[in-house]
Amino acid sequence: MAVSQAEQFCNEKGLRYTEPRAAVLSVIQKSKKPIGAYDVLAQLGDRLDNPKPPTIYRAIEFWMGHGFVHKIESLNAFVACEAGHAHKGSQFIVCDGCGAVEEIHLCHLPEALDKKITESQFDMTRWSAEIHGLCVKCS
Amino acid sequence: MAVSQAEQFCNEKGLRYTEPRAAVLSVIQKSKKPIGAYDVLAQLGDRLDNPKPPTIYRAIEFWMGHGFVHKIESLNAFVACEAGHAHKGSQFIVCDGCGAVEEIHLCHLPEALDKKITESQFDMTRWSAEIHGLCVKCS
DNA sequence: TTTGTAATGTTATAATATAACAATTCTACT
DNA sequence: AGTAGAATTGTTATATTATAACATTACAAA
Ligand SMILES: [Zn+2]
Ligand SMILES: [Zn+2]
Ligand SMILES: [Zn+2]
Ligand SMILES: [Zn+2]
Repeated sequence: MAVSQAEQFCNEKGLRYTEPRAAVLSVIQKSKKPIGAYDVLAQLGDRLDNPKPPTIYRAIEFWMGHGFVHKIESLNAFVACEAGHAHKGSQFIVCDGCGAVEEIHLCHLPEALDKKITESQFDMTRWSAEIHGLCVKCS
Repeated sequence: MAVSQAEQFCNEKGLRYTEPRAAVLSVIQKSKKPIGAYDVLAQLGDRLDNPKPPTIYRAIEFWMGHGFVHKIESLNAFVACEAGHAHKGSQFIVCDGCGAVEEIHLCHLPEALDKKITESQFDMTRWSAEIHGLCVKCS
């Protein structure tokens, strides 16, 4: 198997692509839906030897910091980024019927929000939007 | 003391403005910052007799359902709505320095997001945006 | 090698949230 | 008033999510 985009990223940045990190990212990437930390843990049984929560949370934090994983706060669950580039924050459409999520990954804050930020002289580091409802299949 | 807006709302809608609900809302409204459920619990000691988590969570759910309280998902904390009317979802600017939050309560989804929703034929029920960074005082 | 740093392992516990069922309170109707 | 039904609350227990603290190991640079 070829070197993954994430592994290449680590090589280029001088970051360590370790087994726990690789395994955790792999599980999240393979999940078709947002996956909770403890479900990641459960699916790592084969690949790591009796992993514990801190192992998972550390790896998730690492990948989130580098834009490969996002947290969907309203679900306490994680997804692999679908965009090909790092971006500030995350935006998702979440179906409350089937659990499917679609990443929107807007590169810019919408004008209505940007206006408020500017008015407040707020120094934004990240932003997230989570849109809930029913997808076309579920409604 | 006059009848609060929330109490009046309940009277008009035929909903029960009970002591646990009143007390929980009061604590959240008085908090200057987002407050966690267990902090609400701690501050209820005087007014209710040895309240337990379900009491708090039920009251919070009630008020969230009627638009008087919002949850800030990225903080696992709750705030009283600052808008004078019910609205779909919530939007906040959150300072990671001092913890201050400002409610934006846009009535309409920004165009960039609305476009995606329409394209996906998604039936939206609510949306939230949480913008993190440093406020003008903290930066 | 040694030496410092980053990463991981391990144990324990903190923090957040809900399930399940019993008891109570309220409302509407006789 | 009495009573049935529904809503709300009380209570116990437990589920779920996340982190603190410290020991150990792996790595990279000198
Ligand atoms: Zn992304
Ligand atoms: Zn769906
Ligand atoms: Zn509001
Ligand atoms: Zn601030």
